[in-house]
Amino acid sequence: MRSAGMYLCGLDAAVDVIGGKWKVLILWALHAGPRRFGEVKREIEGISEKMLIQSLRELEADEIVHREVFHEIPPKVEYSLTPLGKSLNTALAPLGDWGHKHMKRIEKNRHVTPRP
Amino acid sequence: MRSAGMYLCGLDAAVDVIGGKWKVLILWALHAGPRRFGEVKREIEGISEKMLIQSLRELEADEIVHREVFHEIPPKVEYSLTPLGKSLNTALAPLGDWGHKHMKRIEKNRHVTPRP
DNA sequence: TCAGGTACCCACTAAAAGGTAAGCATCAAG
DNA sequence: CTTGATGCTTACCTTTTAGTGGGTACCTGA
Repeated sequence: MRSAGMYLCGLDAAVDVIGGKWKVLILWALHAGPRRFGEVKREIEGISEKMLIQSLRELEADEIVHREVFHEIPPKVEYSLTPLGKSLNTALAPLGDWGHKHMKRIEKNRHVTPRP
Repeated sequence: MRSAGMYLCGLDAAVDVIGGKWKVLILWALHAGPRRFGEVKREIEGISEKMLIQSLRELEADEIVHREVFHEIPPKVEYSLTPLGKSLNTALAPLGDWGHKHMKRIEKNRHVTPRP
């Protein structure tokens, strides 16, 4: 996050919202509809509970994600995209396509080794 | 950068390429055509030479930016977008628009104070 | 001779981001 | 009466990223 100072352009602001290791994956997971905390966790391989809750809270503060608590036992909390979140996902679609198309090349350039 | 492991989706890969504090600003600066090192530096308020060269090198490794050296005195080096870089910029356009449209809201939610 | 511009490189440090592992309150099932 | 599931929270530590301040080699103009 840019600590103090206005954004230099819209892209700058957008990357500040979706930046970090997990946020786009969370957006992707919520794309198809509301999900519970545990569901999102299981969908995103490798994320820790700490990072998940932290990212969700930041996205909530940015009005991208809506959090709804159901007072039940066992506890149930649902996360979903707000209208702003949906518009963000739409704006991200071309970037997702680009990444998908060039993923192999990116991985090669980074010498990324495949998962064991 | 994702250290070891395949990307989980295209967005993931794309954010890995444009992530960090400065890269989208550099892409933006190169949008209108080739720029010299010093020109880019002057266009991006607040960037240090270290971060600029580091980001440029990474973008070059990702085949987003092309680096051309002119053997002159004083030295001259031009940076420009490769075709891949241009396609990335195109894919980023909707995100830039989104950010531009919601910049005020994002800043407010972050309590970002204006530059002095 | 001396500052200024060019495009960097290097070492060190500070700050941010991320990972690990534990604990909590509640109830149900075994 | 222990285990598991739920959705967190907290403390601590490591890794990654970014910033600072110096140096280089070359030529130009004052």
